[in-house]
Amino acid sequence: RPMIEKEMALLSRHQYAELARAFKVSLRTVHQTVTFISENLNPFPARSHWGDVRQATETPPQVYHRPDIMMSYLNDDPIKPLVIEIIMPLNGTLRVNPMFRSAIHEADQEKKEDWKNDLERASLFVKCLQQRNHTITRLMQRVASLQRSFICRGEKYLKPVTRAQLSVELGVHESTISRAVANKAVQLPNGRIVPLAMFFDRSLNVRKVLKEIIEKEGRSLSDTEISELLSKQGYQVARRTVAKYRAMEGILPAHLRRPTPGVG
DNA sequence: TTTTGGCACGTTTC
DNA sequence: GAAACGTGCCAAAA
Repeated sequence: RPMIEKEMALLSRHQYAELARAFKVSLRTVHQTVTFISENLNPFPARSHWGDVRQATETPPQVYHRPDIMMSYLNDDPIKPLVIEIIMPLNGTLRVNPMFRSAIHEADQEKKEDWKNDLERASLFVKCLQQRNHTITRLMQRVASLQRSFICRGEKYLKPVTRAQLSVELGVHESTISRAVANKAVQLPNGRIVPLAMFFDRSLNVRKVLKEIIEKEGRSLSDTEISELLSKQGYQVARRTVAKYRAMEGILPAHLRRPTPGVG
């Protein structure tokens, strides 16, 4: 596809007529090419510009490292109970070596003070760590309970929950939740590994329904029509917002969505 | 004329 | 205080 090498600028501005002229091909060919690009290559992540695609071959996204938390069904049984496991860098219980305690008594007077001091700091450190784990555990239990249907039945059922909301429920400061949620990944029972932040996505459920509508559409629907269909299903979103969600999902505008048959 | 995307503003969330 | 989000307005494309 030498087409891509050049005229990237035109492509990113959607000036397809220009493109067609530049390459002396039909408009339809251009559209097919564009469709091909959007479906087989991987333009998405950016919100508004799907400009610099260049090499869609590199795929750093979706692939997530080791999860920090694992969720699974008890006994792999898809019925109710949901097990949460917090994965820690070092496993096992951390505590202050009790030998130190006894050692203090045998030390001479001068060192006794220092050691006592150190011991206190060590204990405090361990305590903080325990509390942190406790917070994360409580957080995850609440999340699992709130979002059970999302975990079991898919993105469509994600409830929009904010960090602030959880912070009052758990009685901790807002920033505590923010930090706990940031940069962590969760493995779902299906094996999918997703960022913990996904549980707090405000619009993921609507975007999922939007995708379903577009997949099932008989003819290409305009954003306005999609907006109306969403309303009927109980999701009230402005037409402008539909357009933004489309862009987020890397879905092309209506007029170049339909013609898909093989592109040579 | 209809459909879509850019900009920017008010609000919510971080 | 800063960033993200939803939306209205208007102009560019088709």
